[in-house]
Amino acid sequence: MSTVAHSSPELTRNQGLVYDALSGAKGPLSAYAILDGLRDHGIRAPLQVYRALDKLLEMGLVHRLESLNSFVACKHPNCHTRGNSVFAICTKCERVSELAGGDLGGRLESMAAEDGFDMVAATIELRGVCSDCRVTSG
Amino acid sequence: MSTVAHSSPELTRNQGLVYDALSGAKGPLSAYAILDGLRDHGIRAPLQVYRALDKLLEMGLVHRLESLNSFVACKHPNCHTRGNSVFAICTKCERVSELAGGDLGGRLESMAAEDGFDMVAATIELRGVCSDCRVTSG
DNA sequence: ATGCGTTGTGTAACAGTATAACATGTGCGA
DNA sequence: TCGCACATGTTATACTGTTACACAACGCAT
Repeated sequence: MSTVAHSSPELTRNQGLVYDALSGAKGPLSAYAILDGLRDHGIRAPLQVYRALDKLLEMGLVHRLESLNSFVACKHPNCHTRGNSVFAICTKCERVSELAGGDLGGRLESMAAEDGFDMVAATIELRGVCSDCRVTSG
Repeated sequence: MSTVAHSSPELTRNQGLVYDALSGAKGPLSAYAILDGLRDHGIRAPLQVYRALDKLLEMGLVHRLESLNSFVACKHPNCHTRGNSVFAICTKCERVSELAGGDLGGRLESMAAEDGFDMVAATIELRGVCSDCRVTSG
């Protein structure tokens, strides 16, 4: 975690630290988990983390998992599915995978349009059991 | 708000109060907003609200909006689309409508199954601008 | 009716998540 | 140099949710 490797153009120091923390993590991290992990790097206050996260979210480098109050680095290099990803959250191992949404965004958009709703972004989070855990538990 | 009318079989006192508060509200309410609204009815602590909400969520009478940390009463009498509703959240007027999901749950389930993920519930929350606000502002 | 488990309730304290307000620093163009 | 935009640092506070413990009400088997 000390060898920094920004996979992106021009992140600031704090943004880079936060992004690297998320990239290196096995699963989603809460803002305060990030904070704890970065105390040795000069990050001392929640706001430092939240500000970095805001920018990273804007850039599409990071996604927010609303149902977990936590964050993950986007796997897709230069992801621009901002606000359209589908996350599968395993309730056993807590791991999260980002599914290929396919046409889903479009379908939702037209479904919403039928009700006169002009969709800008979608939060889609599935809960269930991943293949690993299904095997393990029986 | 003082004339109580449980629209459901056998809610306890607190559950009824919380359900009525949500039913009567124009939009989603946070747990603490519910708490504030019910102080005159003997509700004094967050836990009283959260416990009632837990039961109401189980019964499918109430839905949780993850991206707003708040709750709405389900419009469908005896809704059993538990964990499968589609919510459209207007970012201008903050109002929320529950869309008819159609086959969406099934599609998500099979999409997830392709990745070996056994889906149990889905959170789907759209952000955008409702028809009223689009007219008003544009 | 007594005993006992289950469920709902009441209260206080606390843990976790997020933002407001204010001050400082740094780079860059007019 | 001045002023602006942006990133940063710090403190305090607000909002959201849970733990732990105690008590009350009900059903039900004995």
